[in-house]
Amino acid sequence: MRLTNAKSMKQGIRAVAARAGVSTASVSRALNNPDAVSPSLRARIEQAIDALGYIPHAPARILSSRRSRTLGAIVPTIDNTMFARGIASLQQYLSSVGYMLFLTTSGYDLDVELQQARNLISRGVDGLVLRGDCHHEGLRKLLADNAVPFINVGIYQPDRPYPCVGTNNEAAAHRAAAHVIELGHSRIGIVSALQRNNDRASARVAGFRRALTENGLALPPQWHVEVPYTLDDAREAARYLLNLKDRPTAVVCGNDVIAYGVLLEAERDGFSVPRDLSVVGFDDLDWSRHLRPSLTTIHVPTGETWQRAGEYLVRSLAGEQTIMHREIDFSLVVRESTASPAKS
Amino acid sequence: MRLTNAKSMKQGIRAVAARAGVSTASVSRALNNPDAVSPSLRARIEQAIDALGYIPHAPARILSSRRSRTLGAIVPTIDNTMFARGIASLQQYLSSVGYMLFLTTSGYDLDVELQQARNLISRGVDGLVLRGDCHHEGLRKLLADNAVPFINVGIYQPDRPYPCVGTNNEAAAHRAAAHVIELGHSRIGIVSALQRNNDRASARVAGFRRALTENGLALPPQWHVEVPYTLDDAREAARYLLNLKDRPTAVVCGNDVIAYGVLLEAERDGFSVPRDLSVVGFDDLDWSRHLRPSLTTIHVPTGETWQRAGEYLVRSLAGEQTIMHREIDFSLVVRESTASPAKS
DNA sequence: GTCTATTTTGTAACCGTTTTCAAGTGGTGT
DNA sequence: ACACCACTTGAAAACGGTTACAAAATAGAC
Repeated sequence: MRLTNAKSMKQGIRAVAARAGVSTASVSRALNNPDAVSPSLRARIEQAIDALGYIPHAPARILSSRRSRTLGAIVPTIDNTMFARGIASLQQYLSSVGYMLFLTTSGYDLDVELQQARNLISRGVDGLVLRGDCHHEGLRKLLADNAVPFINVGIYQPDRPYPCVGTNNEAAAHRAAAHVIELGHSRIGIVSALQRNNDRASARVAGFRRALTENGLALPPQWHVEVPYTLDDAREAARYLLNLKDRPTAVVCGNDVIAYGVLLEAERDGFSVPRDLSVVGFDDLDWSRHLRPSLTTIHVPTGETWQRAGEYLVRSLAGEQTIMHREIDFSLVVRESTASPAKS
Repeated sequence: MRLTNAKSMKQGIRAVAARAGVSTASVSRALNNPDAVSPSLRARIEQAIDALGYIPHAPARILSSRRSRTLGAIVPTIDNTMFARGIASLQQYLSSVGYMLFLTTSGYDLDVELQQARNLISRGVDGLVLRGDCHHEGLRKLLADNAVPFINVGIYQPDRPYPCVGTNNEAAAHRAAAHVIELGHSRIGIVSALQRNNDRASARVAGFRRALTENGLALPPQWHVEVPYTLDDAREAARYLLNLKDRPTAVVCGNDVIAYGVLLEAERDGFSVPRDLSVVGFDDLDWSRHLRPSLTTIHVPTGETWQRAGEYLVRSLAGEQTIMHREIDFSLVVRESTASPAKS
């Protein structure tokens, strides 16, 4: 039943060519590189195109041209304001330059991440946006074997041989801890995200610790607790911390959501923030300024970060020279949740 | 330079076939329908596949088979907990049945939505998940012309000829308003999302109004205000409402984010919730139970809704018979933000 | 007006799969 | 033995574009 009537195909570039009375090559050119075809032809072709309601078939195009104008992104979860914002920015930027985004999630599982990468590569993505630099061993090999450009986003590691764009989490965390130290606190607890397979979380913890050490402050083991990424877990951690006979007067948190949990639980247990407890977050989500008390936190320009990641890939795909390691500035935003400790 | 050495291609199904000493047809079969090939061959092929690290080329596969095992979804924005949750569920379900998801955003703009649909169809998606039933005129034609199955999610309209899955927003909103009426309120304000191009928002407003009307309550024009989807806008609306000389004792909101804004602003202005003002939300986001006072709201099983949408498409693509209109139950969750009005 | 350099256009091979169709293989019932 | 079947396998034609290459047309220079 596959009679290739050569000129009649119901649709497709050949139908357009037939209707416009030109060759398929010209139609293709009119589509991909309009300047390469004379205005008269172009007009005829364009007219044929929308007379037929022709929609180019991307897979065929990809197959033939070996390039998809599509990037892939793998994030731990989309269900997280941080990532949602980042992805939104990235997507917006990409669509402004004619690219598309294939988004997948790994659920913080490196094996799944690898699997998704394979999936995306199979899909023909031109490049990959990854979160952090903590990946499965096979992932680097996969990327190298298939010559897929990629970038690690959300971290800044100028010493590593991989492209990245993001804030220096260690330094930012250091700044956060320094803030409460400057306020006079010496009993400082840490509630961080799970560090396993999460270089961002670990970098932040490292920054917190360095600030403490530099100032000669001790961190009793029970003052550092790690929690998964939910409000409930953070609240539970806070409850534990606040019920210690010997409790901290300030808590620095691995991210804003954790800080919200600490804040909520502290108030629920009758502690007043910042009078009885200072709390510092990290990320500066929308909620942080609305909350009462509003949250002192590290502002991270998530949107910019992800957009830059897109820019990097798009530009290097275009053959332009680009900087491999880009640092995004953070800033400390002081709000109501921190104050000097009550004199004991 | 294109010498097709017929057997040697660096990679691709032909390389696998050559290495395993079989035809490309067999490799293809081993991949798509393992039972159709003898165990011995299958073993040889599989061994060749991972010896070569072969990754099938999806675009070629799509081109040839005219089916992509990929669905497209167009949401107004990803930067919104509701959609993020829905998408996450949908994606998880799809990946569990071997499908992928192409996600795009329209920014509440029908033209952009149409454009994105064209984009997705060009990409070869097998089906489309849309939000609501308020679309560009050309979209229906586009879908029909290209025979692309789709489903409208987040609404329930059994009377329309299009597949949909979601809660009955009108009924749910009615329930929400009925709740405050039952509590004894008679001065009830509405803060809704923008109704333009948003059938979900309008249905909710309709439900609120019906409840008021049925109970003989008036809705002075200044008691109904529409706001965009941000906390700041919601707070501003609340400020306006609370500063009226003649203000409502209860406010029903178009969604939880709006309710948060009202809650925050009310407290900031010295009103106590629920003593001075009752507030009802809609959606039951995570925050609603953590907030103080916690928010009375309509619980909507977002994850289930989107998963069902995926199920519908996957099943109808598989040729199975499926119900076109599926209603998802909502429930009223009564928390701390509502109470009987203070006796005047 | 001729000749060359440049720009437009067309022809057809190719991108990496799937799938139709026919051919080969081995087992069964008679 | 023979015909008949069910099951595996392979050869080759699509799928719908892009693009290398060649041919044709146009422009510019003398």
